[in-house]
Amino acid sequence: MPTIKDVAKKAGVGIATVSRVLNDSGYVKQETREKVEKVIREVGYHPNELARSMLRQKNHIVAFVLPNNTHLFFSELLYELEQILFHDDYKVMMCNSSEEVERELEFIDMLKNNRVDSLILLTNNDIEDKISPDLPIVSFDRRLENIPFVASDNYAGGVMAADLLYKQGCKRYMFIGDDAQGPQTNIRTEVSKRRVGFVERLQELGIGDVITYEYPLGNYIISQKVVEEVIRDNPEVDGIFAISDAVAFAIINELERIGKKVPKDVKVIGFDGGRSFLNSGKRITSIGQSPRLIAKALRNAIIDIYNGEVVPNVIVPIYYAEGDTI
Amino acid sequence: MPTIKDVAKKAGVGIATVSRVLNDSGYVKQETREKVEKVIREVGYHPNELARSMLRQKNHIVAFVLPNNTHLFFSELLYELEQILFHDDYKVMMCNSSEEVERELEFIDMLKNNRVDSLILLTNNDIEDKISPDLPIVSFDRRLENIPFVASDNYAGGVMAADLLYKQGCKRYMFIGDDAQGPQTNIRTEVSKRRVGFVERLQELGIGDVITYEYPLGNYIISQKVVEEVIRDNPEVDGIFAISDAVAFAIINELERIGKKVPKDVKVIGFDGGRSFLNSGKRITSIGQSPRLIAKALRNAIIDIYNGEVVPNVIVPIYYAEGDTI
DNA sequence: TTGTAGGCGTTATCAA
DNA sequence: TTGATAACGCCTACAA
Repeated sequence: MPTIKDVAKKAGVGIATVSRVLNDSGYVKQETREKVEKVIREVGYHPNELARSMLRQKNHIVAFVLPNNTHLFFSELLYELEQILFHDDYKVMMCNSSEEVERELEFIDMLKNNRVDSLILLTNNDIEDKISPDLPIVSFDRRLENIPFVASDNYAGGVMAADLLYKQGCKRYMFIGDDAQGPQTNIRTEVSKRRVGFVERLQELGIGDVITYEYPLGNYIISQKVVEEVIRDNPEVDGIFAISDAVAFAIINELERIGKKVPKDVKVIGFDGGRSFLNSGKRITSIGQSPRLIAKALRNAIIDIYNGEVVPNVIVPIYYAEGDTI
Repeated sequence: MPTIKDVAKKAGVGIATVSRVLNDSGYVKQETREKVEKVIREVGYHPNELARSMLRQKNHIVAFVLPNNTHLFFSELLYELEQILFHDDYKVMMCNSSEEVERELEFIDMLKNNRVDSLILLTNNDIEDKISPDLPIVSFDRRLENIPFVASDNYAGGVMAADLLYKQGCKRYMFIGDDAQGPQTNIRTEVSKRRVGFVERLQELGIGDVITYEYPLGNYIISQKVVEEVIRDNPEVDGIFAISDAVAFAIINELERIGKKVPKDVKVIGFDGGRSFLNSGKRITSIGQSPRLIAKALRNAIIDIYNGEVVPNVIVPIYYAEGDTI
């Protein structure tokens, strides 16, 4: 690989001149510039970003630490994040933690040893005391002491779900979701506010006995067995709010398998926005959260951190995603 | 951030000694070692990987260029790849090309300017002349001149699908899939061998008139409209091989919507392995390809390239994924 | 308008 | 067993 020195020598100029041409900085005589550019093309020179990173002590890489990129919504968020950061010349390093604390800490170490410039953290573990506020970290869907964070308005989502089902005249309500708690913690996550908003709103509406079914977190997939059980054990329920579209999808399938009609007999609302091929059959009525808006907010936080500015927390609005299941 | 110099000064030794402690290289007196380690802990020193990368001219990052990480199978492959490369201390940089040549070329440039060590390329575009064989690239699902590649045994998959449907006594066969061609090319991809294997095997079995329906590639999602059309226009078909589980899923939904029973009236086979929540209802019978085995093969290729060894092409076996749709 | 030299934080070589 | 010192490739004063 040719270096800037090779180019300088071959063009008969100093390396500073080549550098100036490369970066369009300082004065360079037009004639000199052309000569240098010609040599650059001839020898196939590419500036070595490793050296540049060394000098700047930045490599323009953002690590995105998440439990599992195959989860439908995370997958979309990852996509949007990569697209948006691309325009800022940031690259995304994907880091699956599998919800393990040790993995998360390993990735946080990458900050300390400069393997990445900053980090977007999506965790349900109790690692608050492992991260200091001076680290360039943005948290998604989780409040961490002194760390800026971005989240959807999960509480409002729960409220909206309650209102929608109530308006349809449901009598018996149920919430189904994982408890969104990592294995090593009992902290309250932002996501749990979906349930809280749902329950509190129904309470306001005079409905106090909402069934909440919370199964343990694990890869964000609900097992068929759990679904069958919860549906069987609660035959009187006619209004269900599921923590994600994937769960809603499983619920709807099970309901129809045992002969209940959706939405006639039971109405179901999911969460995430009812996108994707899940909807090639019946479209799931859903509380939508926008991966693009969230990605934008995260991107802004990253840029703010980079520029040493104060980074505000952001709550991203949710929206009503129309479907066929209420 | 403290540097190796700070540690050396504070410990009253030379930087070379600190380096030796850090890397466990050369002789260091036990006493000295402990002194240095103590200082390292005290000042919270972390070796700067930017400097190390600069020196080694390697950063242990692999770029994975793919059309869209939200595609179900790609998503799984990405996951496995990241997990497996983690153990080799490689990090994965995710790069969505959206099937655009310019994007792909930008990512290839990252190799040339040392932003990444090597690249896993998943493309359907005609970029053969843009990449030279000396670049550390591995291709997935696509043969490129002089570039090592990994792919599932798509042809065998097509054959297996044909055999399975034939054994079930189907009379009228159809293949449905995108044509797996990028917008800017008319090359034959590996994926298209699914169709070829299917058709050729049926021919061997004496069935010459297989209907093949190929819709244009685009985000790997088949539109509801296309599904309705193709099902409506081919009412006599009773054996369908779909290019992916997602497509099979859409097909099955549509069939049942118009009152046809699967598998009684029509038998459907998908491709990818019938994993994921797609199967929370009826499990799709499918030709499976293993993201883990593929990830392993890609990983081996990356390591071989790194060590300057000859990198063999690898065809990964497919398998029969039992389900309820044939 | 241009070139020389110093430094970014490591590791490796070589002498002590 | 240890410590100076020279790379790695680039950018940026500073001097010319």
